[in-house]
Amino acid sequence: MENRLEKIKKMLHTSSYKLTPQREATVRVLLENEEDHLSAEDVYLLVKEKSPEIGLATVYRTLELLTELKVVDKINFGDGVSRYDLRKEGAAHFHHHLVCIECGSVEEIQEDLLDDVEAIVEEKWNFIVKDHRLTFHGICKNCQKKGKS
Amino acid sequence: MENRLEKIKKMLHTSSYKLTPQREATVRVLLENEEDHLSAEDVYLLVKEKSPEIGLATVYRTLELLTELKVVDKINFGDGVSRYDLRKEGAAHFHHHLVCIECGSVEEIQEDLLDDVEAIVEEKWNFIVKDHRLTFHGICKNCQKKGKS
DNA sequence: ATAACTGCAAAAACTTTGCATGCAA
DNA sequence: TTGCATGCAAAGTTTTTGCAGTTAT
Repeated sequence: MENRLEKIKKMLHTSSYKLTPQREATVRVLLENEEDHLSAEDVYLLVKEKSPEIGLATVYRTLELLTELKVVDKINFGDGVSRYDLRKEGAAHFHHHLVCIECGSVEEIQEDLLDDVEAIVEEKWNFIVKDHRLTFHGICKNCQKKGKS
Repeated sequence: MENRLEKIKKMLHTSSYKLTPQREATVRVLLENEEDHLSAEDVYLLVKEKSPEIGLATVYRTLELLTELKVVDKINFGDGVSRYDLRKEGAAHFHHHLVCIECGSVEEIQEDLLDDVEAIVEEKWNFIVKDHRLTFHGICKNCQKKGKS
């Protein structure tokens, strides 16, 4: 955890940005809630619990910065909000998501299932793939059980 | 074209909605610009050219309705706007997109490349896939040429 | 008549910006 | 000191909502 924070700090410095207390608090919230898919507002409220003086604009600016540095990915599941998802360590590509249309839960798939598909796209469409976004919409495990009862 | 309009009209009627002139004008714009990925505002401006009395709210309401009926898919490429994409006839699933990070162009892939991946997701994650969103980010054919020169 | 639909304007929701101030190298 | 970073409030965007009036059945 501290380890990842250090790495992010170095990445910031490399691009001549500083890890200010506000930025650190924001990153910590992201690390502590890695499983969730927090909106800017969510992050703001969580940061505020520990650092009440922080402003929403700073959170937005920090998240933008982290997106630029590819520390997080900005995603959109179709509700009007952007959500921010930490990149896993060493992940070359963005992970996939399973969004349940019943309960709204979001599960992550770390495994990269798209290698074959990307090869096809590169060859057949002459498109150099740099990254991807893949989300499945469907019924999650839990809701399947509920449906049966 | 008229054919597809008729089908959409029937779909509306089936759910006891009417194909009002405003809705028809909106659908026509979508049909005439099938290759593009229009935002609500884009659609509004195009509809306005032929039916100047229409209101933006009506366009939003129509697009929402069409989304509900799965006539169109609402997508978001990361700029702050929702875009609306007509479903191809008979397409079981939403098609894929290739977004160029250089020039911003968007190409469509009609072919469904995810059959294998979906089978894996259903089996390994116990998730019943109903639909998907797949977008590749990378360099398009044209920008590759430009880069070389 | 009645229920659905519309346009307009207002409101809401989300995000960005301007600016005076603060802080660190 | 110089330039980046912050908080606040204001402004900007995009989308939704309330409502009175209209239309089709």
